[in-house]
Amino acid sequence: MTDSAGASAQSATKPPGLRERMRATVRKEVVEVALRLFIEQGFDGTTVDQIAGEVGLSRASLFRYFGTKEDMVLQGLEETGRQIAEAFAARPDTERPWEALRRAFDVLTRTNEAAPEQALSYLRMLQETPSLRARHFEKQLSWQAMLEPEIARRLGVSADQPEEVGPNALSGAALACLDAAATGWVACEGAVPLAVLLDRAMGTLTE
Amino acid sequence: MTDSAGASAQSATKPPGLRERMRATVRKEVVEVALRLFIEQGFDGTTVDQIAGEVGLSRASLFRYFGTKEDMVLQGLEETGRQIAEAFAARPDTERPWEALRRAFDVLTRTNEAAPEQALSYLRMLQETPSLRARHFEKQLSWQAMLEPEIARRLGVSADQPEEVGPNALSGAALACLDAAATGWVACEGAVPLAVLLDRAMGTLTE
DNA sequence: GCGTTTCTGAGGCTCAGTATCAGATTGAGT
DNA sequence: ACTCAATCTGATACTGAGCCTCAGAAACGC
Repeated sequence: MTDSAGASAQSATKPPGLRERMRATVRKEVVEVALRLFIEQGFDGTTVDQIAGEVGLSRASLFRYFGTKEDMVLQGLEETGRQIAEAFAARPDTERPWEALRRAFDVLTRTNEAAPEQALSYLRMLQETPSLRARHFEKQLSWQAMLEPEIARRLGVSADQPEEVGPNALSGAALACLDAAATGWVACEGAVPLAVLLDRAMGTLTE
Repeated sequence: MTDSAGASAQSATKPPGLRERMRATVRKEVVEVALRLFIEQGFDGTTVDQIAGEVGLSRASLFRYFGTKEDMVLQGLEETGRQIAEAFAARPDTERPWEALRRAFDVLTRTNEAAPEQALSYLRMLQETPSLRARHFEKQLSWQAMLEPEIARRLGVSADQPEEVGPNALSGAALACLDAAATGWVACEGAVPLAVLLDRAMGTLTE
């Protein structure tokens, strides 16, 4: 910290907060440790104290970073949701919403096919652990909320209108297809590419 | 069984067990009490001890009837799922799967429109309580499992085949539409009939 | 009736999650 | 450089859900 004067230029360009970086670093390490332990010993077989001890943090502080145990491996999904929503909004207006959604999901297929074995063990843990699966659906609900405004725009209906169920239905159905594809992908151990399964799943709805 | 000879008809029709009826009665009362307390004080504001005390049961015994606190108001959904699956299987083969699913859901629209205010407060509680909402999705997953065999049959594909994502996608999408309709129904306080919202939701997918 | 099985209540236990409090660290103002 | 306010941390204690064990009481089969 004594070199803060000499590196003021550096610290000014990058870090709006010096403290913030420490937080980000800790967060990242917690996710790493938690992910490893969960896969090794199972989610329920791992206690929060164990994670805290391994990271070198008190349990109380750990809960200041992550509100729940599940969030330690699920919070990253919110960023993923944002990416999907962004990719969706970037699709041309000439595409039908369903097609645009399919293309937006390529954000996921690319990521998962990039590191298949890692993605498979992660998804397997998600599907095999009831509490994680439940929270996972919660996250997908937030994905729906992120997608709906753009869907409503493309459908030409106003959002925030209770009886306009179209955007909600469309986003929910698309995510259901995504889940179906992910389930199939895990079930066949990644033998069939995720993108193909997603094509089949979403294709079933349009026939 | 000693009277099986004389009253075999009676014992076979009504009481397979005398003890069983007590269990069913207790279960029913627990559901009643839990539902009332949850709506009055909120789900998180009600403790299991409180329910146990009001029913006149120990906490341990209560957990022998219901595995979790959520199950006390969610277990009934499994029976509902069976009814939907049954109604779905009863639809003529001439109907497309999507249409047949829509008709099967009328089991729900009828039930909910029969006692709207009760259904509304129940659904509102379900949507406003994170832990209940999460478990609710779990139940819907079991609905999917119940629907998939018949969907697979109608689609002419074999179930239990990992890469056959069609049935899973179709059932998931349909249930997503059901959720969208239910959400909208609660949001507009039941102003628009549930069946209408469901028509709109599922119609969005077929265009 | 009598043995067997099942159910019950009581008590203790683990673990997730929350609240409080005192001490340490950082960042801003001067 | 010094100080003050805000934030972060660890320690501790607490609530509540869920699990397990054990001894007694009920119901079932004979």
